[in-house]
Amino acid sequence: MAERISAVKGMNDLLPEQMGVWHRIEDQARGTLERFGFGEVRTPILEKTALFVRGVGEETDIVGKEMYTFEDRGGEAKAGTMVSLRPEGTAPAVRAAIEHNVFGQEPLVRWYYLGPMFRRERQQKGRYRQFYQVGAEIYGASAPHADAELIDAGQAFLSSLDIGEITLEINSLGDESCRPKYIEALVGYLKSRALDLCPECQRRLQTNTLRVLDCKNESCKRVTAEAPSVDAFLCEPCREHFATLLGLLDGLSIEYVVNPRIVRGLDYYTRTVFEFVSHLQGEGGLGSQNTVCAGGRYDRLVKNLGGPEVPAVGFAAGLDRLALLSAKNAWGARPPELFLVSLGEQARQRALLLASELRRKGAFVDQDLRGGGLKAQMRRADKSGATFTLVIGESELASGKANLKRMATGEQREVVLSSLFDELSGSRSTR
RNA sequence: GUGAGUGUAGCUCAAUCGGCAGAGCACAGGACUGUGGCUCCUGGGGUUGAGGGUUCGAUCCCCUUCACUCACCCCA
Repeated sequence: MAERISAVKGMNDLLPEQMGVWHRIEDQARGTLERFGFGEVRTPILEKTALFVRGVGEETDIVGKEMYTFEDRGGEAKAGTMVSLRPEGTAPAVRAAIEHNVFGQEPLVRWYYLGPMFRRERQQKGRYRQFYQVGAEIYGASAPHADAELIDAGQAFLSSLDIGEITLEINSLGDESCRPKYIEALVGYLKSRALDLCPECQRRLQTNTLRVLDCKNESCKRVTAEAPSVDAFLCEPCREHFATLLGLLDGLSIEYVVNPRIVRGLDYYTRTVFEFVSHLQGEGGLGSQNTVCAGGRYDRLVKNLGGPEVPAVGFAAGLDRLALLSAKNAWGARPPELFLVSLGEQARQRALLLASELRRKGAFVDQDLRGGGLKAQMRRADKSGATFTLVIGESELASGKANLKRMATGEQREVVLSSLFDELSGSRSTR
């Protein structure tokens, strides 16, 4: 046997028996988002690296060390451009909107995307190098009503999935006028307690101060528990935006927990940030990668990427994690209506023809293409979950009639082969 | 990138102190001439992840390596 070639590390195959769950999730995502007025955008999986460096932030882990980046082939002597497999969907969507001058034509735009993303991290439960996200974004509305509607859409999508309890945590990071002051105060405080911080956080103190708030180290948690909180530093417009948003969520009966420790990994967030988290553990749960959907407001991103000044809010949901939570739901493939069993070469050809005709009319028909004995084919029919089975042999070929057997009860009834489709649809409607 | 755990049949797992590699499920066939499920019988299936070492002898002990899983980290 030739040497086997395995899949690339961290990249998983999704086999047909899992797709029932995936299709269900994708259908719910599309259905929910389209009811909320979002239209789908599909962008390339490959983008110029510069898009993510500028859009997501050069200092972020995602861009700094997790992208699949390589040089596209240039011409003979010319060097190619650096390109990357997309690690997230927002920057490409914004790029596309700018490129097609969407903001020039529509003051308010609602887009969603769904597809694979790539990050070269060490894999773990719910974290893979190729993973799938569905994201929704509202461009053009700075009012907290946009944040509220977006969160409502996310909540509606998640609650359509039967994945156990999901809690919404929310926070405001402020904007360019107040966040710097907060960070300054935070750095000041953390420096005074630096000795109690883990080595990792002592380093973060300089590079990415907000992340210290996110640390799970017990000692760090004690320190940050008494740290100055963002809400004390929010400027008046930011404070009002946040307060109004919380009020709107109350009005929508969406439960939330204000969590001042929420920090997002992408640089572009301003004001609102939120996470939907699952606390299911163990079998059927998520382990430590338990954020199932997260997002926030990014009012400067469009401008940073060369577009007009357009405010935006968005979220992204991790489909792999939702699939993990849904795995217990047996959303299997649909069984066939009819399974054809044939005996002998003549009958086999007739069955092939019959199956083709019925399928073209819209029936779901299966058969055992390997042929074989009656018993084997019947077993196959049983296993397929088919509602009916029909055996075609010499006598049926001669008479043009056959017994249609209902598998659940074992009862049989003689039908004329030429009217088989009507027989099937008749019993379909009376079912 | 760091750490820990696990690798035995398609799947889930056994194998005593280092002593002939097994079971259940699944698959195939039969008991039952052209009617599935239940029961019983039979059968095919293995480089014990790979490579090396210790030993008369290694699934078992040691080293290396690879893969997977979980956690750190990071994030959806």
